Amino acid sequence: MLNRVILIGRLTRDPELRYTPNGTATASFNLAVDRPFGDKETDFIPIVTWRQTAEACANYLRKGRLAAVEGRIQVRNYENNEGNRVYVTEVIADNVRFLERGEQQGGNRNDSDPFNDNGKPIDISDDDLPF
Amino acid sequence: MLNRVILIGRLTRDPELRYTPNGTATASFNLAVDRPFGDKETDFIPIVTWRQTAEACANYLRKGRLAAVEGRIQVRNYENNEGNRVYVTEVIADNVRFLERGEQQGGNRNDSDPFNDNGKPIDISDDDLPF
Amino acid sequence: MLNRVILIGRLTRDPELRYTPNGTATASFNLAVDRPFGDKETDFIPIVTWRQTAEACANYLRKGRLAAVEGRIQVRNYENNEGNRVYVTEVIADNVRFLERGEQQGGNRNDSDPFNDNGKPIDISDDDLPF
Amino acid sequence: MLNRVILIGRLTRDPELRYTPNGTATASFNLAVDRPFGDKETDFIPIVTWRQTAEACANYLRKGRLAAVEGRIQVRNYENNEGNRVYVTEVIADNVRFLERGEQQGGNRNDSDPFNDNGKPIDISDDDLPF
DNA sequence: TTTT
DNA sequence: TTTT
Repeated sequence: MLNRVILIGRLTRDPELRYTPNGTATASFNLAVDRPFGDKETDFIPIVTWRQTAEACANYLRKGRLAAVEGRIQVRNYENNEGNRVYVTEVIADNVRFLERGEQQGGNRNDSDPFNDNGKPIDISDDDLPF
Repeated sequence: MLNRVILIGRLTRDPELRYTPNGTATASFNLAVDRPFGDKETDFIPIVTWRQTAEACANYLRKGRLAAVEGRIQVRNYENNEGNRVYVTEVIADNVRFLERGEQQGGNRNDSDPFNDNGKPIDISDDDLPF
Repeated sequence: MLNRVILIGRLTRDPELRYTPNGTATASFNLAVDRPFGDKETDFIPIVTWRQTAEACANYLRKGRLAAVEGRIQVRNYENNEGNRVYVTEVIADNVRFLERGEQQGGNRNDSDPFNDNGKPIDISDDDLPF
Repeated sequence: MLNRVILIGRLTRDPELRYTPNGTATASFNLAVDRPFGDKETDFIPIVTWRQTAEACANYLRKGRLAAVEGRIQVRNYENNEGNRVYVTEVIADNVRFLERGEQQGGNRNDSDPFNDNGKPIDISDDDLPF
């Protein structure tokens, strides 16, 4: 009935950008969020974004960068190869804030952008998408 | 760095109250949270509470009851019997609001309380607790 | 950059529904939110909603009813008649949840609806709206 | 009953640190939070913190610095000199995250710290405190 | 000006 | 009275 999440943390990898067959962009990444204690523990929380937000994340976020994410918790489940039910919990983000600038270390930003190498859009089947 | 969740939904079962060997109370339940669309889908989100909050949940919450939960997302993982890593995502609640009164339908409340039958505290090992 | 508020409380009066000259609906009400202490204090927080949310609030919310409100804090200011600057803080709600049903006490609901008497839409000037 | 606010924005000035007669620290500052539209508008939201959080804010936050604030909305009111009731809305923060490092531009940080000049603790009366 |  |  109401489902709201706000997280601030750092990306554990570059965002992974994909497209559904009908051309909808989606980006996924994990956010490392330190627990508010002295115990140095961290939660790694999977984030999924769609459309313009997905493309902005792919363009402006990189591994290690600090970001704020606003969204809702979504739980889906499926049966794996061993016949066990597996539960997947993700935060579907509708608002992502980039809290750190890119390095801007001279030269053409796109040339030094590691995303050019491994960030090529991958077509995925709609069947993979439980939304 | 910041990790905040607010949910409103209904309990899918009575809360399960347990105690660690050193006497700390913990209560667990699932919250059914309808998605904000016309598609009639629902997320079932596991909630864990501790101490006074746990005992208050065991006393005042029942299956079907509406509650508001405030807390943080926690992700833990372990290796299962088949040697696969299993991820468990829960909301650790530090604040729970009871949004509906108990029925109060005359007679002794405890007599008509289903929790009397199955809500007996169960001792659990600290080893089971990843906190 | 990020501005999110979630409140649960009770309406101190029926919502006030108005329309801008170009026909946009807006509803306003105060939410009484008890502080989380034993001191019995309460914050009275002004809520403003727009469009379909405004009309739904006018239709389904009444004085005393429990509601959850999601939105953002907005601060506007103007100069009053004495030449002092006055600051007005409101929560602009984009999501309102009705946590209690109407009484449904037999008979035609609309006939027993106090809103029929005092809830008539009032035309207001766009100049009054600082949004 | 539930009252939660999360903000990300920039300080419009250095925090103002004060102490109550019994020695409790409190820090106040305004947070400039841009609205999520193209209209370039900004809300200036007053923040109040207490105790260790207050002292940490005084030590680590400065004008222009980006911060995340978690807390609750509080509305107090008093009668001013003209006999009008004045409403003051503030966010009482229980959690503040510093999202930008200090400059660290060589030399002793405290020497270049403008707070040394104007940040001296000021004693205030408990009567001024409506908490 | 305030709600249960 | 406002920040980048």
